[in-house]
Amino acid sequence: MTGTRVPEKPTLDGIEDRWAGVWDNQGHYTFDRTKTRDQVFSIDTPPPTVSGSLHVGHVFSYTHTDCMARYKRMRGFEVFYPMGWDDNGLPTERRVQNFYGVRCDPSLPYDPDFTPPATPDAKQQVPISRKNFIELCEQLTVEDEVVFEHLWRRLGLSIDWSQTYQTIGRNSQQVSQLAFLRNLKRGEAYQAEAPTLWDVTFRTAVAQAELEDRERPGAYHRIGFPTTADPLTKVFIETTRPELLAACVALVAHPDDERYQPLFGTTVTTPLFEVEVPVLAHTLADPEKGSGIAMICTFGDLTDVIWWRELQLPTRPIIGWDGRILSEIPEWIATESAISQYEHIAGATSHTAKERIVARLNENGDLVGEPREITHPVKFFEKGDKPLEIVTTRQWYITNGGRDPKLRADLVARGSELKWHPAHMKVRYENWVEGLNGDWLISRQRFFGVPIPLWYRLDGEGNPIYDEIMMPQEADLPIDPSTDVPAGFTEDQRNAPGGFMGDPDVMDTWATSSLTPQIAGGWERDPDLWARVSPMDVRPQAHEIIRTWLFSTVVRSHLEDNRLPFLNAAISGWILDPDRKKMSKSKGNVVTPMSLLDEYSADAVRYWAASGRPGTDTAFDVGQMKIGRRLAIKILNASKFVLGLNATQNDAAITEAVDKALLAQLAKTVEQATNAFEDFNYARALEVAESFFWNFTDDYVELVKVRAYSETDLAGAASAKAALATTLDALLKLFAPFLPFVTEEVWSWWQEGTVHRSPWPDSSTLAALAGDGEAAMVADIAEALSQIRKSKSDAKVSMRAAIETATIAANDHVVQRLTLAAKDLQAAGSIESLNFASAENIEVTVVLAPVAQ
RNA sequence: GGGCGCAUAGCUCAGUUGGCUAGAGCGCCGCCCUUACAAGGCGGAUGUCGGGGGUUCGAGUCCCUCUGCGCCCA
Repeated sequence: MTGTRVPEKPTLDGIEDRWAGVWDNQGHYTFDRTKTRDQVFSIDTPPPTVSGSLHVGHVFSYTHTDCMARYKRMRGFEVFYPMGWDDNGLPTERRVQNFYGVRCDPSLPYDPDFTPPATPDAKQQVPISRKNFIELCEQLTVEDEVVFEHLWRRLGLSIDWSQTYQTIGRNSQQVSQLAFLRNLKRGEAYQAEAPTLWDVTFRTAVAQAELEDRERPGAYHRIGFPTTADPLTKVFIETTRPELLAACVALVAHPDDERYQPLFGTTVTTPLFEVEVPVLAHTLADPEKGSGIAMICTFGDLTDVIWWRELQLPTRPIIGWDGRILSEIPEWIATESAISQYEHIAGATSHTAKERIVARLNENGDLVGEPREITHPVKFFEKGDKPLEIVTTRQWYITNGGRDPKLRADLVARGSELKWHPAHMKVRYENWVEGLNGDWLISRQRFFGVPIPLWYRLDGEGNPIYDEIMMPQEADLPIDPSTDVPAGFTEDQRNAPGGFMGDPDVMDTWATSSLTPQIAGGWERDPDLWARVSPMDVRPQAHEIIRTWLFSTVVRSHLEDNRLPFLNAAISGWILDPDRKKMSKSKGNVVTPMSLLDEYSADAVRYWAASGRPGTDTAFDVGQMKIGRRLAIKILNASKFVLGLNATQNDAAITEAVDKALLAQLAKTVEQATNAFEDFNYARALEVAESFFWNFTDDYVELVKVRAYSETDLAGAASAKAALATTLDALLKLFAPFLPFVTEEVWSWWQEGTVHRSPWPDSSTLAALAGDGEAAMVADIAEALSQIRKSKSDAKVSMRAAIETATIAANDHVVQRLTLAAKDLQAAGSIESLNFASAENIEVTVVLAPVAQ
């Protein structure tokens, strides 16, 4: 009557596909939406970018979250564990262009019957509407997402696969646009003119992440600025961009620079353009660079933007979106001669303008000496071949406290409400919020993103009146203003005088990603679901995007619901190369996650991941995976042995002191693991479980083997079996969050249902079973056993070799405890006669039995 | 330049509110085919806890300082 189904030769092979299939069929991880908020543990899963491939870093951090999810499920929570795909953004845009041979032209109308070219030609890309383009993006990303899902299932993530979303999907667009409209209605979203990094070839704003520095030749031009007080005295600056002279708004030097201190607070006049500008002090001015005093233009580079902002300087742009000098005479160019100088460069490219300005400066004697050639880093769009300009454009912003001390203080307070794991990560959030000096720019001049859902009235000449915004009805979302028409207008009024135009921009990807709780949780779309899962219990994420993803999510939730979007932030570390450098994408892709799963098993890879403590960078280490694999195999074999002893019932009386001691130790282990998990420290929980497990197999199982087999000491055998069964049951549960496959495999040999919905072990129940058992006895026995083994090892004999007499010396208390285990010790060590003596520390002396020849 | 973190055995890392002789695994060395496991088991050796100073009866742990490394921000 074994009642068990233990295989002859347990193996890890094939268990992943088998159990992943069973879990899916039986819906173990499907969210039960009858559960109320207090019964739910909800996870704001990070949506991975699907345009690349998953690397070991993903496996690492997603495993951490899954361990927590599995733990919470066993604690009786209904876990809401969705999965999103981040397919919104430029990487996807590029893939679609190349894959289908198309390009997006937002001015085109939607063609519902469009089919991409059969033989895509990257050089002859077919222009299509934004809506068509987005449809193709969705088609292509769906294919990537299938591959990702397969990997996640193989890794054993206990995701509810009926809860998925795409950041470019209809639901995400709807949420993103709705949230934006709510921001707008409450006055939290606004448009303003502001400096933006701009690629003149692509005519798009460029994000900081897409910048790269390239070393380019340039030349310092030494130019004299007459002081206002005495026009015969000149201040000499050196600049690589003399063509921006007409955009000069100030000169700047370091506050400690004694050469220029007398000039601070005075004014100078720009050569050629005769504009009076102040001389100011700022620490970013480098006394070593050029003449130590620089001209600030709006805008030559990013430092100009900082100076402009921090010194509150006027905006005098002269470069247009096409990279040419603006044709219209700027209002600050006032004198007749200045106007004629400007007309000389109006409409020219910056290259031509530079030549002309230099020539004029030379003629006027404002240029000193020959330009001094240098090489310096210049910012480029990674895909562009012309240096970036900084142009002033109309953009949309959302308030984030950068310009509002009250909001800023409120957002800092939100950060303090949030429970951070590890706690020190909160400081990064605080530093970021306290250091903000501008609102959140959310508009982007791109195609593949969520459109800004607005139209503008056009005046009689066809120019947009940006103050006359037309919003869609919330019920009509999502909309695309490039193809949809505002209420009261018809399509033929698009871009016509007196008609309307759609906002051509899309939102920053963070403007959508900041709403993942709302997207996944059914905000406004499914209020019943939203009430059951929000605010989310945990946001797992990496530390480098605290300032972006985490912060922006807090902003949106604060503005919309006046609360946190999630209660805990679980911050994961990074995967480093074995040489401690951050693992690069190229290197990460050399070792694909799937090949690791094939080689070491999913449980083994998960073991490695779960060994990395929260927030700590961890080395990529196949050694840990080998250990994980060994642990999984050991669990199979140890379980087989325990079940082979017919130790499947745990209802017998546990009477032996050794057995009670084991359970006391187990109770302690469960308590520690539980506390660690409650603190989101899955790594600690794994460590204590593992440590107990090895002691269990190495010492306890060896110790009670003989007694458990005994057919004479029935009470002793029953006690051992009950302790073994109780311990195996608890161990499988302790390991289940980490090693879901092997624990489920073993569970299936002797239990019904799934281990992953079984209740987490309870330390007080185990402590009650342990009764007066002393946990410390386990260590005493381990020490005694170890010394007995050592004596055999030293004598180079088998562990089965008989010992004639053994004497264990120890202090009285330990001797008392070990006496209770004397019979088991004798059996385990093949000791004929066991004596005890008194000593400070445990010390075993043995006399080996003569070896029979 | 500002902030945060890290530094413990050859390697990867634990070490909770300060408290017994600082631990684990890998690797290394030795032993053992043992009726769960030889893709295994058992045992052994291995430390200036980055340097210096301080607080304390007592410091890997707390404070100061220096050095090196990483990340974020400017």
